[in-house]
Parts: sequence; C-alpha cells; structure tokens
Amino acid sequence: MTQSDDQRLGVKSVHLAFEVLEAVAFEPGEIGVSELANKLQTTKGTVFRHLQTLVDRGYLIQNASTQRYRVGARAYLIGRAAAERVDIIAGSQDAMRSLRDETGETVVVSSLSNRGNIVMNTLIGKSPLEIGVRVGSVLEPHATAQGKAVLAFDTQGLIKQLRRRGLTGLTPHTVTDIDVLERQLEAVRAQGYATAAEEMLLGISALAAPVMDGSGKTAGSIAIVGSIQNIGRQPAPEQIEAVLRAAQRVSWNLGYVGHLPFEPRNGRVPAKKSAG
Amino acid sequence: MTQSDDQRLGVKSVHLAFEVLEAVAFEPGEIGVSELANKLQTTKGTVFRHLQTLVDRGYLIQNASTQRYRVGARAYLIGRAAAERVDIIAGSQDAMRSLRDETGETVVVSSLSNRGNIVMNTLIGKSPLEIGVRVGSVLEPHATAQGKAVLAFDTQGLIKQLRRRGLTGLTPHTVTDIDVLERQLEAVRAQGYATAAEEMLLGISALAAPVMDGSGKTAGSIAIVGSIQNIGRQPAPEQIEAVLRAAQRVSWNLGYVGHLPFEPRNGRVPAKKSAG
DNA sequence: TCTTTTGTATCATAATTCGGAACATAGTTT
DNA sequence: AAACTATGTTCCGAATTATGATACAAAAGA
Repeated sequence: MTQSDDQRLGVKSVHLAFEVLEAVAFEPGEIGVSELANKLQTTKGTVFRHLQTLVDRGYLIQNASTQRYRVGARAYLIGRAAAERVDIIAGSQDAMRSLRDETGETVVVSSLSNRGNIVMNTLIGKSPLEIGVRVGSVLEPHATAQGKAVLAFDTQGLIKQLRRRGLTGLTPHTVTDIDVLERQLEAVRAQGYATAAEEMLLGISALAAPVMDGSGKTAGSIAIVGSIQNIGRQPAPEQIEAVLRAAQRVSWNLGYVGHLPFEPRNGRVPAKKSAG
Repeated sequence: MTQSDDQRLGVKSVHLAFEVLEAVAFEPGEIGVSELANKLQTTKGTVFRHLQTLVDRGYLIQNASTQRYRVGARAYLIGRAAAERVDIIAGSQDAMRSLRDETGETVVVSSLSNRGNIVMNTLIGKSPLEIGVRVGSVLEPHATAQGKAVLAFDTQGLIKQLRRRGLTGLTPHTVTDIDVLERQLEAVRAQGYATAAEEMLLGISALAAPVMDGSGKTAGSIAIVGSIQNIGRQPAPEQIEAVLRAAQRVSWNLGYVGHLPFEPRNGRVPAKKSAG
C-alpha cells in the first residue's frame, strides 16, 4: 500500500484510474463500486466512471450477474508484451550509469541463467587504466563478488552443486573451504552485499549486490569492479550504499515489489534529478 | 467524426494514457515523445505528461541514455495478476498442451470480450514450418474457425452487428454471404465445432470449438491452426475429437457443468442451469 | 412489505488537462 | 567549429473536463 505519497507527478485522473485498475487486479475475487470507493477514499460516481473507462478498454470486465468487477483480458496482454521486453539488461541501463558516475568504477551486470552467472552488460569506469569484464563470460560462483551475491540468495541449490565440485583456487585469496564460504554467505545475507578482494585476480576487487526479479527470485547481480586500491577489502560506505541503491533500482525495474534484504529504505528510487 | 470509435465512454485523459501505454508496450523497441505525439495525433507536451504519469507508476521506464521509453515491470505485474484471474488463460494451459501433443498442430485459445474475439494464448505446433497467430490479435468473426465457433453460440447479438457491417472477403474462400454463414453456423451448432479452410489466408486452415464458462455463456474458443495439408476442409475425426475434448476440458475448468453440444449420443443440449 | 444497499445517471462547479510556444541539449551537417 | 535540426522538457493561460453531491433504479435483506 502506498503511503501518503500524494505528490505524484503526471495526470491526476490517470493516477486514480490506475489505482482502480490495480485495486481490482490484485483483488482475489470480484469487487464492487462502493467497496472500491471506500477503499480509495473517493466517491462512487468517480470510481464508476473510471471503471467504465477500464471496462471499455477491456482491462476490466464486469460480471453481468453480480455487477461486480474483475480484471480483464487486455491487462493480461499488456503484461505479456511487457514480459518480452522487461529484462535485466533493459532494466539496468539507468542504474548502471548512475552507479558508474557515483563511484567512478567499472559497473558489471550479470544475469543468473541455467548456464551460470553470466556477464550481461558492462560500463567501463573512469580510471585511466581501464578495467573491464568480457560480456558473456561466466562468473565463478565462489571467487567473485557477483557469484557470492547470487549464491547467498540462491533458491535453486547452486551451493550443493558447488559442494560436489569443490572450490578451485584462483589466487592465494580465493576461498577454497566451503564452510568458510558458507559463513561468508551468511554475512552477505545479513548485509545485502558481497565482496571479493583479489579472489579471482590479484589486484582486482569487486563489490556486488543481488538483483531480484518480479517473482522474487534472484535474477542476477550488479557490481562495481576495480583495483584493490579503489575498492578495499572493506569497501567504503558510499560505495556500498551506491551499489545497494543500484541493485534496488534494477530489482524494482524487473518488477520486484519488496525491498532487498537490507536497509529499510523508504519508497522507491526516484528517477528524477535536479530539483532546483 | 466517426461516432463508433471516437466516442469512447469514461474518462478522456485516461483513455489517452492507455493509448500511450499501449503504443509503447506494443512497440518492438523503444519510442520517443515526438514519435508518439505524431502517432497519437496530439502534442508533445500532452504525451510527455502522460509518459511522466506512467513512468512514475512503473508501467513504463525511460532509458536514461536514449531518453526514450519502453514498457516497464508494473505492466508485467498487472498481467501476471490477470493471468491468474482471467479464467480462460489459467484454465486452458493443460488442455492446450494435450491438444498440441495429440494433433501436432499449433493451438490457439481466444477469449470473447467487448473488444472482439481476441487471441490470448498460443502453443506452436510441431511442424518444421512454424505457423503461429499473434497474441492479442482480433479474430475475424466470419473468416476464422474461432469466430464461427463463438458466433454459433452467440448470445449477445454479434450476428446482427455482422449483418450491418457486412462480410469482408479476405481470400477467395471467405464466406461473404451472411445467409451462407448462418447456414454454416447451424452446422456448427449441430456438430459442436467450426472449420475455416483458407478463409483468412490461403494455405492455412483451422478447426475450432467453443468454450463455455460457469454461467453457460460462450467465453471463447480453442482451436488448432495449420497448413491446409494437415487440417483438411473436412478435418480428420481424430482432430475433431481432440479439439472437442480440449474444449470440454477447458469449459469444465471454467465451471461449466454440462456437456458441450456435440455429443451425438444424447441429443440433450445443455441448458443454462443456474443455481444461484 | 418496507428498508437498506448496491450500481447507475445527471449536472453545476471548479479544478484539471490541454496545447502552443519557449527552452535545453544532443546529434548532424555545413 | 558553428549553424542547424532534431529531440525531450518546462511553462502558462484558456476552457475543456473530471469531480462529487444528489437523485434514481433495482436488487438483497429483514
């Protein structure tokens, strides 16, 4: 439920129309005009007219016998169109840029698929010495911040696979003991972010947060990657916050309705900029 | 102007907002303010304000780098909610798969709404040459098997509308004489299924049966669509039986208590038995 | 039967949306 | 580089248009 966030921008009556649509759509059964008017704190007449609009467009249908309303076919069609186009790449564009500008580091977005945790998009940082990750490469689950971020919120039993296969050491800093890793994942769950300093390549460090999709599952991660000089073993609070904010924003773009398992930040992330 | 399409009922600005939403949602890529204003025959300012509303609500998202718009996650969420509540979609999933496996043909489920007989879900057949129907497209009442299937058991006077408007010929095989059509509908009522061989597109044929809902009304149709080579002018008995069985199953899922009017054994046409 | 509650229609008022023009900025051409 | 064109964005007056109180119709309950 939306708080007293009355200062929405745009067209007022359209907002109300969507309030009506959403109220009906998320109602388990059917709902009537009076009940809606009550719920939305407005009058029957107004609600009725909006219902009329929505029925006319096919977003809602009215049960002829009960005269009450429920969600209609057109809403489904819009959703289908959206499903084809909403993905982690599209949904992370803005957040990537913001994160890069805020931190100056290279930003890496990965998507968790059945082929592993794959780098989907990158944005090179501002340091003169460019540090990048090849798009399409598979991120080691145990030796990268991105890997740990998704492992920590894993629902598909990725850890068991890892336990069977064992942890390959890539640098002297790579975690090769699964129990140590599990303890690290505990911390990731608590903090909402994961780090990996020189665990994949000496001198390179990363800070990642998981990204959730519309069904609440882990979709991938967003991370900054840079020199150990810039992203320390214990990253700066600003860096952590920036990454977490970006992850929240991408998750929201993917339809994630809740808050990521960290920081009770209020409201959604504004896409607006200058206010003066 | 034309009173049929221009004079929509309800709230005007909301209609425009949905025009914007739909235009963006059904756009393959991204789309900008100017292009939209042009397409919708209005001004940039107005379109911009509606875009603002929709972005604020999460139905659209703006690509920060290109500044253009695409459909957002909230639209997806509404669609998901709809999918669970629009009965014919939820209720046809299993039957679609069975029908596809039994016949090998593309399966198409349509829903009858005030916007017409609309394709809601499809399952591509097994032939190497894929034949599909775009989800969301409107099925011609007189030139498709699906259209005839619902027309035959129509209760809302769709035929009168058709009689007024006349029948457009789409191929040499399209029925353009309303009396011929009425006679075909008689047969559909007797048999319980409808066919349309090359009536919409040369080479393509379809076999459809109506789907009834809990109140005994026609809710839509389920059909197989394929090459005229596979679905003949007089379809094979196995195909007919498979389609009828699927329709019965979906109807049953929608709460339909009787039998569809095809069973040759008992000539009893199911009466609309409402117990409430 | 009467009462209550529901969905729907009507209408005056005022708040709202609209659209044109001006602005800013990015991309392209000269 | 500068001029030019395209885009997205902001602003503001005018009047269209959404609003909610009231009234009506038709069920559902008592």
